[in-house]
Amino acid sequence: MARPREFDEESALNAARDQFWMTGYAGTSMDAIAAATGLGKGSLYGAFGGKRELFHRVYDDHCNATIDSANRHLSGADEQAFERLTAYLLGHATACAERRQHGCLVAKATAELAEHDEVVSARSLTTFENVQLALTGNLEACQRNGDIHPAADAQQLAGLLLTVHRGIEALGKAGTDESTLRSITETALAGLPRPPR
Amino acid sequence: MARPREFDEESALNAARDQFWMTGYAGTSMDAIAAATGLGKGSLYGAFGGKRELFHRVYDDHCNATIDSANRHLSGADEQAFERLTAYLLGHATACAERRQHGCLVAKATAELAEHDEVVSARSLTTFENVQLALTGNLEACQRNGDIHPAADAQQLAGLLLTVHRGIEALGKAGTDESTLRSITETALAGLPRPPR
DNA sequence: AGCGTTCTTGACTACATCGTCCATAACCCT
DNA sequence: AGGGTTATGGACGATGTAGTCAAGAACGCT
Repeated sequence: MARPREFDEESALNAARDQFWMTGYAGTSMDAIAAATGLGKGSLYGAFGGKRELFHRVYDDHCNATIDSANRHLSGADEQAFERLTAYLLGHATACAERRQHGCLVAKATAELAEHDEVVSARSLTTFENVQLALTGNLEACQRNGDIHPAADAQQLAGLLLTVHRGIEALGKAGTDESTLRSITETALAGLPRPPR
Repeated sequence: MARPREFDEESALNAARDQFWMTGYAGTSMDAIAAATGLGKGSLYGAFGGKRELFHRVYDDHCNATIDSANRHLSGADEQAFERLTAYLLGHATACAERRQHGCLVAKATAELAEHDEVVSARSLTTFENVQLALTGNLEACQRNGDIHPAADAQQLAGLLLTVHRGIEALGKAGTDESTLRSITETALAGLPRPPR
């Protein structure tokens, strides 16, 4: 019927995402994306529309991946729930430090665009809400397993942990070193209400 | 001896800062800054150098103002130290929500530029360190006044509160509502170790 | 008042950038 | 095999952008 695509859509989107991730929305030119993906501009515009639409597509995919990752890391048997929580948060602290300022795309895009782009701010908000939900589920599992005080409000605590998570991200971008980020995370975990014994 | 400046340097810098604050570094053109300040481009370049140098100047001033503000809000008599702490953090939560996504310039600049601009990342880091110092001083005052457990590590707790502060900023930019931001802040404050009685 | 010095204004250059368009290529169905 | 249809690549136009420059304006010192 017609000529098929030559390029792989997913890897093109990944290349575009990495470019936006590195140089931001305003700082990334469509020529740079064309170079990064290897596509001609005709193909780029034909397949994805303009710059804004391409970014929205890329951002949507990335937000979903972020939510999936949180769910994957935080869900499982109650017995290891607390262990998964600490691994998730400490892993993030280490990752923030290791990537040395090449932080999270959600944070970067939100900071740059949320103010002006309703689509981005809405997507960021639901991403945070979903990560918080994953944390809430995990904390409830911790409560069932006796690692967290049963009377504590899991949703409140999840909100706090999400906030710490985003704060670690922000500090990491400024260059705070790994041991500091980890010890802040540990302080946050140590502040969680333990069950009476 | 020579013709004096017609414009007020400080208000020009403020106008430039607001422009960068609104549209980011890459998203702000020198023409936009010329329009915002009312200066011709010749004056702009003559007085401040290029775009990057202007931004560094603006950013430096803003970081100092941020540090000063933290010190002003957090220092004072031991008796009201805890009160000042809660006012500082809750005030920030409210401000984040009220400004509706027009967040903090330090966060925005760090997210956009820290990765590529050594000067910005260094300035961001020292800003965070100084705010943490102000928080540490406040927490030590709280300890002297018996509001915080005397054996607690004030610096660790200050690191956590700074992280929460930055996290609230990030969540606020995505559009999280005021009551949520405030209750997260209250949860963080409630998790501070209280003195034995 | 006259002069040297600095400031101001905005036209100008050189290049970057978004998006379009079209000639050509590749494929599928009949 | 041929034709209809869609993809490709890159030239192109219009506008945006960083930074320069020169002609003139405003001041203070003598």
